[in-house]
Amino acid sequence: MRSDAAGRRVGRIVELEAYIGTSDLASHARFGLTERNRVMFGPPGIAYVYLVYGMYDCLNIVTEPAGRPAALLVRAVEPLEGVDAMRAARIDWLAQRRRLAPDALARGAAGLATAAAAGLARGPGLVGAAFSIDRSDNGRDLCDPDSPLRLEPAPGDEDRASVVTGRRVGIGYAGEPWTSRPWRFAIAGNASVTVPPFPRGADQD
DNA sequence: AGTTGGATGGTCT
DNA sequence: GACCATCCAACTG
Repeated sequence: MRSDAAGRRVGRIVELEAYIGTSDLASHARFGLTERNRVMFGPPGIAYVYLVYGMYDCLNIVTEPAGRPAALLVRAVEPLEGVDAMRAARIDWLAQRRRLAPDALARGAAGLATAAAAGLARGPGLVGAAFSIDRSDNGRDLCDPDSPLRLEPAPGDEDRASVVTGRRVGIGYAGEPWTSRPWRFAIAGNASVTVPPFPRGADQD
């Protein structure tokens, strides 16, 4: 959840990808400790936020004790509260783009005004935009109850059987066996899960 | 319904 | 200088 001047935004994480260790050639930790990936080598429960493709800030949750670089990329979130604030944040994100034509902004804003809530944070770049996450959140303690960006216990028990797995996206450069590792996890049938290409029919591949 | 290409700037041999 | 843990519009069939 995120609470700030834009209001209170709450969502349920419905899709994740795991990146584990320096031997995982898909991970940012594959080069060892660098300036960018430093928090991946730190304690768990901390936000690792990076910029991809010059445009999108993506949120990760560090998962292993200090010294073992590992993180979960938050790929999709189901909006629960503060949907209007999420729409506003998505529009704001568009507006921040430097070379975006005014008519493109107007069209984008109009589209978002009527867009289904389920899709507002469907995709790692969109999670960042909808929750106003950027690199200034890097290193934040997501387990601190006072943090403006934080994880909270799920209200109910998640049915383990509803979790499906698949291969990670956008990591072709890593090669095998990393491209085939079923380290992507999602809630089956949830409307906020990215599609395509997940899960493309089966629950493994 | 599937494919292609442009946006955009930080990070790393 | 090449390559991205992406997204969307604009094509093709």
